[in-house]
Amino acid sequence: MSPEQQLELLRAHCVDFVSEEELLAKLRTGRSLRIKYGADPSAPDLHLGHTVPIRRLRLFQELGHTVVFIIGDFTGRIGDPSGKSKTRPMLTQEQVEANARTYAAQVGRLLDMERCELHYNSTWFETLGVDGLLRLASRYTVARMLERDDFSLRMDAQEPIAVVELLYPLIQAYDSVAVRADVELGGTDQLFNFLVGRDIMRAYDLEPQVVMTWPLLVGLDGVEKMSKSLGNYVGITDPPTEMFGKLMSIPDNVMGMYYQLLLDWTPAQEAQMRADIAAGRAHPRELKAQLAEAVVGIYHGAQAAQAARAEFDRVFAQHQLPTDIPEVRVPAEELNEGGIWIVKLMTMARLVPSNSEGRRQVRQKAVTYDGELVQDEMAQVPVKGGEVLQVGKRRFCRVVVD
RNA sequence: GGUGGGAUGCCCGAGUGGCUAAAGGGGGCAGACUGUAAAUCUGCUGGCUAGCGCCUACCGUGGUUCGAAUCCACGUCCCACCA
Repeated sequence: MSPEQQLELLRAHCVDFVSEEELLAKLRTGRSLRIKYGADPSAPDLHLGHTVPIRRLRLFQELGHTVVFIIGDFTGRIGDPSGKSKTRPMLTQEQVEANARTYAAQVGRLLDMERCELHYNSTWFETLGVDGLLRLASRYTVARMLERDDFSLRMDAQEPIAVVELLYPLIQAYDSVAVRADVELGGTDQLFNFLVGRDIMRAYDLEPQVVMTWPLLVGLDGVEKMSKSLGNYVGITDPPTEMFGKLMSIPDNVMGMYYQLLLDWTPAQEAQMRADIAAGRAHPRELKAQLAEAVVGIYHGAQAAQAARAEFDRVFAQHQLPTDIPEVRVPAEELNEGGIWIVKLMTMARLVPSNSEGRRQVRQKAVTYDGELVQDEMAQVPVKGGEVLQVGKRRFCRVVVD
């Protein structure tokens, strides 16, 4: 494929691109480019937000380039700033290693590991030494570092900034030096760090990397970026039904973004969809279900995706019981004349965290037992085995006598 | 190094001696409604308890007081300005 054609494919949905000309020049050399992606091992589980740049990596691979996947184990050990502008705890060696393994395994679902170099940045930082680090730090100024949005906001908000956090972009930049990156890509929140990478590479007499960023996928709440700590995420290892349900809960107005970033729809397709909805030619619910089915299909296969959709309809549209219900085992000695306190049953099944919460749920008419609404928080319910206990719309379990 | 400000429930934030399990907002949960776990409206939102009630809680440790999130002392941490 010609360099121009490659460029055209690669820049889809790209936000920051420094610069197209430089990438084109690199592509024209005809060699396999080294595409750097840095991963933070403090949160090992990948969610759909991560997959946006990772899918771009995959595209680079398909065009014959090499992914250089760096696990920031060294960085993880010294702690680092998170998107929420809070200092993360430093991780132990063991935690970092365990997380790194998880990461590598999950990435394997999306990338061609044959065309992927996996590196741990401790490899080069352990030998760099204090003098090497100081030399690195001497090539950048505090004023420029504080230009970063995250830092200036925190200064204004009177929040603490640890000195290591100022070092963090430098360390990430040095990764680019160590692996001789041609391109670094990631979310738009990384733009500053990537640009520091360019400066540092120049300082080490290397050709600066090309920088590309993509939008951060918004989370299930439709407002904040998708993140595990905000609890608004869809993990790529989530079971199909859970994935489907979570995707069905996104607000209508972010569907377009999901279609574009997760399924590579063009802006034109997305605009068409909006027009169809506005004109009443298409139903948002149906489009969302298609989105959910397609995304689940990527990670679990088409068959599982179909099943997840059917299950969702059964439970939420037709209000029937899900096919798989967890069981709660009730030891026979807990029974009092063949019955048990409803609240106790709920806590045993771990459908609620405390008795108080259980009582609250009963008062709120959220609890049904064997199909009947439980009205009295002190109710004793008969247990023969096989009854279904339901709390709210989504929490079920089947009672089994042990 | 000096001066001043601050630390409250999951988060933000009000509260300056009893009426405070502690306003308000966010988040979460539930109910109604619906096109879904969307949107909207309403309610609930520390634990134990049949119930009276009890326990735990406002950075930490002591103290003052009949009584302290609120006052005092010391400590820890954070911020700002000055140097």
